This record gives sequence, C-alpha cells and structure tokens, in this order.
Amino acid sequence: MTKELGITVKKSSDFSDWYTQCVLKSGIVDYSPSKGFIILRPYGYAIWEIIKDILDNELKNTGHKNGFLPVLIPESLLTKEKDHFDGFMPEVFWVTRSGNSELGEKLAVRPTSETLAYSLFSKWISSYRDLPLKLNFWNSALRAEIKSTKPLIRNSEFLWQEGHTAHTDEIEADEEVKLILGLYKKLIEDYLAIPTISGLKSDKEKFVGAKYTTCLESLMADGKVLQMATSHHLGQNFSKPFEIKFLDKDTNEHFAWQTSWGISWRIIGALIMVHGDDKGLILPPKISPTQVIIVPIYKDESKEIVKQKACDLENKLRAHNIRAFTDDRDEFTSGWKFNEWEMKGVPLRANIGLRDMKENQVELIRRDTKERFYVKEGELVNKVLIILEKIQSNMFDSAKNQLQSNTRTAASLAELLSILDATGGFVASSWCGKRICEDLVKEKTTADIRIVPFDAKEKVSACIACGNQDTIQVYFGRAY
RNA sequence: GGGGUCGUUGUCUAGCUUGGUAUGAUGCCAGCCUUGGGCGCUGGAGGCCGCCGGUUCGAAUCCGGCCGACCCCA
Repeated sequence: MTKELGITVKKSSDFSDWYTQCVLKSGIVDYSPSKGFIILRPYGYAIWEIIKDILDNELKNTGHKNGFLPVLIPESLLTKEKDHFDGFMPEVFWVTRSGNSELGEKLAVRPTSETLAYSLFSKWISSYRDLPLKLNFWNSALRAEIKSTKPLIRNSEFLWQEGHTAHTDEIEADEEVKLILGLYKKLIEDYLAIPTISGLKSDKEKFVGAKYTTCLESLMADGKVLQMATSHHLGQNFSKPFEIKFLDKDTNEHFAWQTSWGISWRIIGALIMVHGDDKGLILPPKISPTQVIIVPIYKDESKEIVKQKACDLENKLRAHNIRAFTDDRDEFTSGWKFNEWEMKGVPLRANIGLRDMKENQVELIRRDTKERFYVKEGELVNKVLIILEKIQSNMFDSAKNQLQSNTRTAASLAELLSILDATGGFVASSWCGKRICEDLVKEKTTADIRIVPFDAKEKVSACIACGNQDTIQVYFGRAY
C-alpha cells in the first residue's frame, strides 16, 4: 500500500536506484530544471549546516578566517598558471555577454578560486608580518558535468568550502596541509562515522597545479570508492605567476609557499551510501538534524494528555542539548510516522502512549539496530544520551568492518581485475611509480590509484604492471 | 567518447501499435471514523499529456529537433 512513498528497491540489488530514491524521497535534494544541477532542500541543508558549523569552528580555532569571493573570474587570471588552467578548461562555464553586448573579456564561472584569490594575495602580502595568511571561503563551485551525473556526488555545481593559505616557508605549508587533513579526518570519522584512508594522490591524480595532494578516501556500500576530501601543497607554483612575494627578516624578497584544500557536499552523499539500509537513511546522531523523534500515540479521548506528555519529554531532552522533536501531526497515523522518520534516518525514536504513561515509561527504538526497549521516564535523558553515543560508535564500527573486509591484496593484474569484478573495494598492490604503469592498470581494469597511504610499505613485491622491484604500496579502486 | 531506455495531475501510472476531448491509484480539500507499523468510508477539486515545430479536418498517439532523467559499454 502506497509503496511509492517509501524506498522500493533493495540497497543490495539495485544500489544506484536505491541511492536516488533515498536522496529524493527523504527530502534532501530535488532535481533542478537545468541538467546536472540540483536543489538542496531544507532537510539536506540542515545536514549541511551542521557539518558546516562543526568544520567552521575547527577552522576558526586553528586561526583561519572566512571571506567571500565573486563567482566570475576573468579569463586572463584563470589562464595564468598553465597546468591549472589546462586541467580545468574542459569543464569551465563561460560568461560572454551582458544583455545584448559582448563582454570585452570572457568571464569564467569559478571552477575553484585559486587564481582569483591569489591575484588578491599578491596585493595583501608584502612582508613576513603578513604571513601566514589563512583564509577560507564557504561558496559553490561550477564544473560542467555533461554525462553521468549523480545527486551530491557528481553535479555541475556543488556547495563546498575552499581554503587558501600562504606561508613563509615550505615546512609551515607542509604542516598546514597536514593540519587540515586532520580536521577533515576528524569531521568524517568522528561525526559522519565514516572510516577513511589517508594518504597521497599519485602525480596523475593530484590537483592540477599542486606540488602534492593529500586526501581521504572511503568505501561505499557498492564497492566503489569515493574521494572525501583533499588538501594540497601548492609549493610556489602559484606564488610565482601571481607574484605573491614578501620581504623576510633577511631583507630579501621571497615567494610565498601555499596550500589549498576543500570538502564538499558529496560527503552527504557518502553518508547515505555508507550507512543507509533498505528502509532509507540512517544518520549518525552527531550530524542528524533530529536526534530523537517523539511520536505520541493517542486516541481522541487521550489526545491532549499524551501530546502534553510528549511535549514535556521533548523539553526535558532539549534542556540537555539533545535535538528532539515531537511529531504531533493529527493527519498521519503513528504507523505512517514510524515509516517516514525511519526513511529520513532519525537515529532514535521515542514512542509514548497511554499504555506507557500508566507504566511511567517510554519506548525507545534504535534506527541502526532496530532494537526496542522501555525506559522509565526519570531515566530518559541519561538513557538517550548513552544510546545516542552507542549508535554513533556502532555506526562507525560497522562501517570500519565493512572497509576492512573489503580491503584486499593483489599481486598481479589478473588478480586485481578479478577482485574488482567480484567485490570492488580497495585493493593493495605494488607500484613502481611510473605513469605508464598507472595508465596500463587503468586501461586493463578501469581502476585508478586512489591513494598512496601514509603508512605505505616499501618494496612489498614487484610492480603490478611492469614487474620492477623498486615499488611502494598503493590502493587501487574503482571510483565515483 | 559510443549505445540504449524513458518523460501523461503533487507522486506513481493506463492509453500510443491501429490519430477522434485521458485510466486508475495515491496524495490534496470537506465531512465522518481513530492513531501501538504507510487505517477505513462518502463526496470534491486538480491536466500547457516535457518544450518547439511538422503531417492531418483532428495529435498524448505519427515524424523531426530540442530539454531533462536514468542505464550499459569504452
């Protein structure tokens, strides 16, 4: 009955359709009239705001300041760093007219703001006293996706933050890159409950224009891997063309050392893909807009008294900073509400009816394990706090198990291919460091080097492509 | 980059082959009934049939282009 309201396919049998139904039916996103663009609806935006607040605090606590940059970048600026421009060129949107008149210079809709930000950095920085300069921008970026779009994962416009810093020396920039990656890891693991692998991108996969790129990679439930966050060391690659120079204590002029880093709303997509089940989303308590949904169950004659009790419970929970809400809508039955809140992924539900009130108790139902139990009203707050903690750690643990049991090792191309075809996931292998070998693997298996883990072992075995013995350990995977 | 499927009311859908004023469900509104797993009954409102053009006396239906969504292969 009215099945279309809920998720109609199983996560395990039709992952792609399952994901689309989840994001649409839970009220996170909707499609927009133009191809590749999506709308973030209030429920999705609420999740984004929570993520944003957490990270924003961390960034401010580590000395970063927020600003805002325009969305249009003159062509002459965007083309100033050649590798950077060549890398982004195919997906840049251009503004060429205003009204009926042609613009004198084409304007790019920002695919990322390095060039614009750094043209300003050169104005703002003149002395070592101006450094480090650590800025962050909460905005959106546009990169044309013509084929195969996926809500939140691959779209022509996405919400993100981009950080840009300038430092006096290379080592300080190294530390900044590392600091930021650590903040991202904390956000994703401790709050989103998604385990990550941290490491470096290969030269082929690194940010265009960067000296090196560090990243976090995670495993989705269908065996594909997803890049969650990146933090780049830009060296002096941008400071030279943009002339970001400062006078140091030694009275000599030096080019600044720079970093840039970002995390986008795709992590909300990851959240759904990693944790959801056949009924819909499961949100970790720390980022769920609603942590406890209270459903009063009543008949006409008990309506007032039960609703009042539900309201009391809500206030008690809220007094302890628990995001609790009462669903007291008369137009839906309690059963209907159970299904809806489960689809939306609220981690804990509290049922309260006359039956419970007589026993002075509340029924609690965990979204992650489906367990139900009764708690005495006086213990409600404490129990809820404990259970929310348990849900948070249980979700991380089961995702971690998933990651570990889907991380395998391959010694040959044939083995790599058969693992990828059978199960997907991360496949550890040895690589000699040459681009042709990386390309060969891609050609034969469609997998890339997702990450060179920080704890990579050296010379594990022969290069999977050429057989050379001088190798490092890398993780291959098929990516979104 | 190559190939394919699809678009009908808020949502899901029948009708299309063989052209003649669009079917059902759900949701919505009103009233009754109650709510512990997507309650039930009665009545009502709701349609640029994705958009533009062509063929025709007449197009949701046939033809072309475009827009959008999805899937498969490199």
